[in-house]
Amino acid sequence: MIARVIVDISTSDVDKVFDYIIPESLDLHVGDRVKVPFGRQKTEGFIVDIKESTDCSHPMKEISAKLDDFTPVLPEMIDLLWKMSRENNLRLVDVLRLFIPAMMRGGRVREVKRQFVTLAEGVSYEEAISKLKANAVNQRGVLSRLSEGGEWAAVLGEEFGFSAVSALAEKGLVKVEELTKRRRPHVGAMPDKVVTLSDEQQAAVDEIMRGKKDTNLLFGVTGSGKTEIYLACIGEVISAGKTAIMLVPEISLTPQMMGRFRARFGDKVAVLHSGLSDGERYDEWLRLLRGDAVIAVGARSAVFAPIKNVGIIIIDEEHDSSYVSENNPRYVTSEVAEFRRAYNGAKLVLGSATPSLDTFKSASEGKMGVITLKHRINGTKMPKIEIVDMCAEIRNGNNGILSARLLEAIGVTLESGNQSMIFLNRRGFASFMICRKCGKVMKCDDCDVSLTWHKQDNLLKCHYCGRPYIVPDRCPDCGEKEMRFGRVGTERIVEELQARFPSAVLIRMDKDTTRKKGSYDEILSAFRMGEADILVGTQMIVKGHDFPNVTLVGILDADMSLYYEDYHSAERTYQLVTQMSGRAGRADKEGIVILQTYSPRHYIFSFAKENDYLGFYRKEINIREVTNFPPFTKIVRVLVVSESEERALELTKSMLAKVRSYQKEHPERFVSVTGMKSPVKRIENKYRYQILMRLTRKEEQETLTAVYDIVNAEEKKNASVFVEINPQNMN
DNA sequence: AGCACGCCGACT
DNA sequence: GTCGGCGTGCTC
Repeated sequence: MIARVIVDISTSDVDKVFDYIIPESLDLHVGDRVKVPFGRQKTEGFIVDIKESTDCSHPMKEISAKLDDFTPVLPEMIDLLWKMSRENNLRLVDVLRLFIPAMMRGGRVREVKRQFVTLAEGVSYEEAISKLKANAVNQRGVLSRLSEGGEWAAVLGEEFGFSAVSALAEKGLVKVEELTKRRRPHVGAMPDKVVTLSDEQQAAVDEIMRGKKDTNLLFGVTGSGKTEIYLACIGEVISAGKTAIMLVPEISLTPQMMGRFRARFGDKVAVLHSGLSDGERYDEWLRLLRGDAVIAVGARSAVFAPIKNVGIIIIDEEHDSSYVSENNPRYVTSEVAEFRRAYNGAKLVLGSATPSLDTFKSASEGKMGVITLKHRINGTKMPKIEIVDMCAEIRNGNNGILSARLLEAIGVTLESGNQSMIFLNRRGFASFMICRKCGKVMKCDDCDVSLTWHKQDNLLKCHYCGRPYIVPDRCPDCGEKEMRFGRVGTERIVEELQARFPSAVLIRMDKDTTRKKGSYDEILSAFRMGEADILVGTQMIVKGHDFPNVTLVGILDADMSLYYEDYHSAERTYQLVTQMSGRAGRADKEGIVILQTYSPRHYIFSFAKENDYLGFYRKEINIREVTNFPPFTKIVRVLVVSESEERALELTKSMLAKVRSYQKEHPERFVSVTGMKSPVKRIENKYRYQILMRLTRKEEQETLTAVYDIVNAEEKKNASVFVEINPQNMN
């Protein structure tokens, strides 16, 4: 028999299938990892197919060994492999590597052997105790612990001292053996609240499990009890003998979600996320593969969980950008989820209070069902959102970052003994230019996106068409001289607040203060425990935490992301404001959100204020349609990077010509193709050129494949080329 | 990724 | 004369 093998070397010239002879002595299956001779070395590889004969003219070698005592890649995942490599233009190995834990590669798997202590055979507790001296307190302690069953030597040593354990071992009273220890990420299980689902929740569960559509958007505000619905659906699925995948944006941020799952499903749950050590991740993964755990909870990579017979896949906070992997291998979690749903005949649930436009559009076209949750579960009111016009603030002589209204509200909150969260929005690192008086933002005449200031050549440039503009010395609308490129730090806010409220305790949370592992959780739990009055932070304070005593949320520079040179801006800002607002207020305390902006009349804020997602959606989707942006088009960016400018230019030109000639053949598939117009930028001493195109949704996969073919065919010496779909940033 | 083959500069 | 630089090519 012949095995078709993909070798575990990530280079494009080796990224193909190689044929090997399966020796009689080996029992091999599709999906097994093997050791194979390759050139003059040996490499690891994956069997992706087994067949009778080969059309390979090359003399074949034999597979040398089987690497694991299980089959790590399921048949389903082999199908997914072909699809992903084709549609996303990924290397086969790179896709396969997504399917298995990093630890398995390179023969690094080793089970951790730990010493496990029990009472020696035939020795009873009483008997052992009687042989000890009266003052051997620690040894007595050890024995009393062992009378309840065995314990890890490390645990006993910690509590009673290692000498006590070894002394007992020497006397032959206890037995020490080497056992493999399962690394289990410790997650504090919360007591499982026995909850009766509300009528609305029960109806949602029924619709998901037994409704007309296999895919549903679960559309409900923060606090509408989505987690209970997830738990109930998963409960049904596993009692039917199937498995489940629960995806959350970043699980290390949502220990309470994990706690709920552990409480409800105990050992049947496995966690997979970036916060785990390699060993922990491997163990959890293996529990799933072996069927010891049937529910995979985790961040986006958990969508590849090695489980058969998937009954339901849930993507919570579906709109979150972490579901689209930015760097290679690039994939879209929901596309993978849809593949697995179809393969298994499973259910797919997308949950969000602020669905992505893409998802909501599909839903309104009937491609998936929509289940709307109208009520917050414990009757909590939505917080009151106040919009503060920062331009007026300047006109009134306040040049600071904090408005008078916000300062007043912070004061009131402090007095009442509640907590405040101040969120500094600095997404959109690249600075846009804004008039401090009238709020005018410099925009591109052709593209209706805000311009980005380029420090090196002091120009404003459009990141979509590349058109440069001279930096105006005064506002073109009102003539004000004070224009600014926005950017403030959390430090400065903390300083200002501390000066203003000397007795208040402040915590700052941003990249600088969370560099250490674990500091993230430390800060948040300290704040939750009430150890500080005010939490000032960036992006990272937004996501899914319950802070019972927060009644005030301040959002500074809410328009920072609004004018980021990106068509996503409005969508992102709406999601952000809504999510941040969800942090304020509880059942008994009404929350206030104070939102500072230079463009108070932007449509986004009125919709956010009224919590009117639908209104926002209608407005925004309309804009996307008339401006030809996603989801009506697909933006494809071909980025060429090279140390030599000539080389980058040459490559770009060559590919551009080919794309253009393809465009001539299929004009209906393109909205636009703009090449090399984009500004020449140098990053890390490398020149960057790009081809930007917008594809209509007609035959888009075919067009995309054609673009990939053009890129792949190109000789790429001394340069690298990246293809990005709907890129999140365009640096 | 490795590892060999291959064709031009400074060394005992 | 040889040792060795790393450019390019191949691996079932």
